[in-house]
Order: sequence, then structure tokens, then C-alpha cells
Amino acid sequence: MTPDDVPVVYRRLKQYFETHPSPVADFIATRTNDPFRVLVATILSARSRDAMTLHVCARLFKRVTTFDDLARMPVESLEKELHPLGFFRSKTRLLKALPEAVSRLFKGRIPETIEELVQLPGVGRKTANLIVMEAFDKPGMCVDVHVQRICNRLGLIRTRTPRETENRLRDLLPMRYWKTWNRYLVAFGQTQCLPRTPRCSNCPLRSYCVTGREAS
DNA sequence: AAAACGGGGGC
DNA sequence: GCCCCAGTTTT
Repeated sequence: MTPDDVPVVYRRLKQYFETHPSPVADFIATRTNDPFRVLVATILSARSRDAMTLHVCARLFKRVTTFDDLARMPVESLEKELHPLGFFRSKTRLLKALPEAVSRLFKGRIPETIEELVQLPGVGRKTANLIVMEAFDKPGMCVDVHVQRICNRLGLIRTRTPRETENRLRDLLPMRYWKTWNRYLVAFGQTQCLPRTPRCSNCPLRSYCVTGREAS
């Protein structure tokens, strides 16, 4: 496909999510607007299923909505809350490191730029991009494994680094579409264009796929 | 019993 | 750039 096809791809993804309610899309939507929750949810989502992350976050946010709450919460309680996610000890350690770091580096406020956000422990470019978009409504492009995979399957862009992928993806559409474009790509990769068993039979982008898969 | 669930960080 | 990290839920 060529960059000229991107508006069509965008429209098809938009239609797809209008008719296919996606837990992932809902999940992303629930993170909107509160930087603390976006940050915590994004860190917890690594290597965990989104349905479970959503469940754990819903429970956690009843008790913890600020860095002070987080700092005060006993490690054992936090580990217990995070237990269903797996990797609960490392995730607890990551969350527990945040209050001090945010306080020391940014006077307790979550910063609004990528460059500042990645200074926080446990926050890399993927997480930082997601935070600026979902919490601060600023332009970004979060490239995770799903986005990367879809780009490859569509033959959309072939880049060497995630950083380069971010820029190329943004170049394809006007800025006002970046947020939804990014959400569609992430959600599509988690519900439809799966890594091992993609649901190709009802795929709205089949005509653009270069992998030749038609199974399942 | 095996697979699925990835990003950050150290080097 | 490459490798390591780390436990659950789901099939």
C-alpha cells in the first residue's frame, strides 16, 4: 500500500470499531484524562491481558488515586492487588518507585513532555507517548508491538527503530487524527490482527495485507 | 502441560 | 542492539 491508501485504512478501522465493540478500546478510553491513572494503568498493562489489567485497575483506583496514596500503601497490599497480573513483585517495585521520583524530579507533578516523562523509572517512549496523548491530549504516537506488527503486515512502513516508526506514522495523517489513528492501530492489533492467529477471514484490511495469510 | 501476555533497562 | 527480567491466566 501507499500513503495514499492511509485515509481508506483509517476509515475502515473507524467503521470496524463502530460495529465491533472492543474491550481494548474501552480500556484505553477509561484511562483518559487522569495522568496518574494513565501512568499506573500503562505500567501495569505490560505483559498482562487487558481485561485483567482493567479489573485490577478498577479495584486499585478505589483505594489509590494519588502518589501519596501509593506511597502510603503497604507493599504487601499492593502486591496482593497486582497478583492476578503476574510479575506482581516487579510491578509493585515500579509503582513504589514513582512517588519519590516524581516528587524529586518534577515536584510531584507528572510532566507533560516525552523528554521529561522518560526520565521516570519504568517509563520509556511507548508509555510516555501514551501518557501525553491520553492524559494531556497532546500529539504523540505510541509504538508498541501491535502497532509495529500491523505496520509490517500492511507493508505500511519499514523502519529500523521505534522512534522512526513514530515519525513515519504521524506523517501519514493530519495531526487531528493522530490520537484516534494510534488507538485504532493498538486496539486492532490486540483484538483482530493477532500475532499468531490473526482473524483474517473478517479483516477489513485484508486487501492491504502483504503477509499472504488467509487462515482463521 | 503449554501458550499467551511486552516493555524498560543494563550493558 | 542484544539480552534479561518474571508469574499469572487461559487453553
